[in-house]
Amino acid sequence: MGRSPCCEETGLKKGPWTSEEDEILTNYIKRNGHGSWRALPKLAGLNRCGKSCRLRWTNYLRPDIKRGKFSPEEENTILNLHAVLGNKWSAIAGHLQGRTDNEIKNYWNTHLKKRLINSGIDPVTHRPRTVDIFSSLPHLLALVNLKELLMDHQSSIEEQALRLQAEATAKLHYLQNLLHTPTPSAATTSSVVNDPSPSMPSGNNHGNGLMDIETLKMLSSLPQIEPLACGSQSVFGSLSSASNSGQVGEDFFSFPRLPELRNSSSSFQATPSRESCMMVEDSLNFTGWQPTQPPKSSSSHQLLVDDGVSCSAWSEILLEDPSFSSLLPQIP
DNA sequence: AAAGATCCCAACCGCCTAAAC
DNA sequence: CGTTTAGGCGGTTGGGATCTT
Repeated sequence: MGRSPCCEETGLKKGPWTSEEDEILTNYIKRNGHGSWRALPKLAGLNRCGKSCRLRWTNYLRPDIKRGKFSPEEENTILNLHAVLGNKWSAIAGHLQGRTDNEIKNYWNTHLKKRLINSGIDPVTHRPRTVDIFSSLPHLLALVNLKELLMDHQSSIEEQALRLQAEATAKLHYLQNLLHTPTPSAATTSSVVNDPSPSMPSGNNHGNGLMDIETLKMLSSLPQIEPLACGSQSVFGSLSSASNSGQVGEDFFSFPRLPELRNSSSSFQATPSRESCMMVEDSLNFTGWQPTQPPKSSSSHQLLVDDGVSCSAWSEILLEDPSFSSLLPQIP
């Protein structure tokens, strides 16, 4: 079976259209309509295949085509529709008067897709790019390890152990409370797409069940953390600057569990950025992160995720921020 | 100013689907 | 009911335009 190619006839012209060909095609369609595209070239006197004529007409010559830059409203429409429809360019084009599917597809591939990627958003899922989130974890954790190392010089090991044990216990309570506190809108991190899952199951904070397996795979593939690996560069700074290069991301995220921390004053030198909040938010939602054992000492006051990756950084960062702590339920 | 790199978009290619035969 | 065909769609590409070094 199989169908013969549209342009099987040899000798038919390919490539860019000349203005003369455009004129012939336009005049013919204006007089007669396009009718059968296959028959059109011969009737109009063009040495092209019908498919080529159809594409030229629908993508370029049609009189109702809007030319020029996409407006912000059009961009938003494309982004919103793409989040719902995916690469259904013709369906998206149906909502944009005068724009062709080809034009929208091109604009997506050359502008919008890149912008989303630069903002840390997966252009396919329209969610924060989980791979990036977890690949930055080692740096994040190394930063906290550095902080702890510096702090450890200020008191004895025993005092540290006792202090950290108390802190860790409190943090575990906080985080367990957090993990088991139902939040009405926590199932989505995107304000654009309605999450297909209507609500988070009680006691299960996997915001997207489909992502769990993949997330755990990624977690288990993370390299072991090397102390002081991140050097002098602020992880938060680099994340923020990366995100700030795109404007779209700002409108895309909501943090149902987290406050806006960017402008808050914090005792922590590197104030958690919106991006780090995003990381924690997603991590809490997607990893099924649970403490594996009660803390015993300074070296074990870490929450563990299956392969032993430390998650203490998240609790450190969040709990040192007053505006975050104020959100948490008071422990007895 | 020139060469190389990157961007952009019109056009092509191949697959799918529904209608016609 | 199976086969063929036209139209439509999404992915990809070629080459001109623009930018960078």
